[in-house]
Amino acid sequence: MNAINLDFLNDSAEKVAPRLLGCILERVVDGQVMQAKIVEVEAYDQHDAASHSYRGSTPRNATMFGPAGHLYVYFTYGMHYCCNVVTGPENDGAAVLIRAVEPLTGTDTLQVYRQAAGPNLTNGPAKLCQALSITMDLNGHSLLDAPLRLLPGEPVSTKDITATTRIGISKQKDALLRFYITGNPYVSRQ
DNA sequence: AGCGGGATTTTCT
DNA sequence: GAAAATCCCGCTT
Repeated sequence: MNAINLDFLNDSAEKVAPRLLGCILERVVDGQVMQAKIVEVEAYDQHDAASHSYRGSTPRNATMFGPAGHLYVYFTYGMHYCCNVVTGPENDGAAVLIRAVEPLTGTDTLQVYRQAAGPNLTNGPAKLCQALSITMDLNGHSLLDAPLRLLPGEPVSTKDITATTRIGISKQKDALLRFYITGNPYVSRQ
């Protein structure tokens, strides 16, 4: 039993987001295994003016309207990729943005794709996609399958989770939909 | 430590 | 035409 049971993703993004903290992303490229713990996330859904899904399904955000447990990858600012875990009932247009991870194994492989050391390797949504070699060809990929899987991790106590406002948006600025593991050095901003 | 510009795609006005 | 779920570099305090 390696694969995680992804049933817990079939709930609203706001509820799923804190539950993803502590879970592990396993990425395999050219036989090299990389594992990283999720330490920071943000929730988005269709009723949120800051969400890509706010104005309905488009070719770009179609994955958000697909089944939970798939990966929504988007390209932004002309040079960066960011990845989300799709949540909620199908057609809900909800997802959780992975904002930061902590490398556990295969750090040398991460550094093949992103030349940086310490927290700077994976402490931002575009940084971790670069380090894990995540691009558009993984858009719509199921996290139950290789080469990118979601695995169970050490449970994170709710008292170690901080809920705060999201980063880099101009609408719905006050919503407390960003969650991180308090004190973790890989969090992009405490 | 903090501000500002550049890179350059998808989407909406 | 402009803004966007970002990051990096160079310049100024």
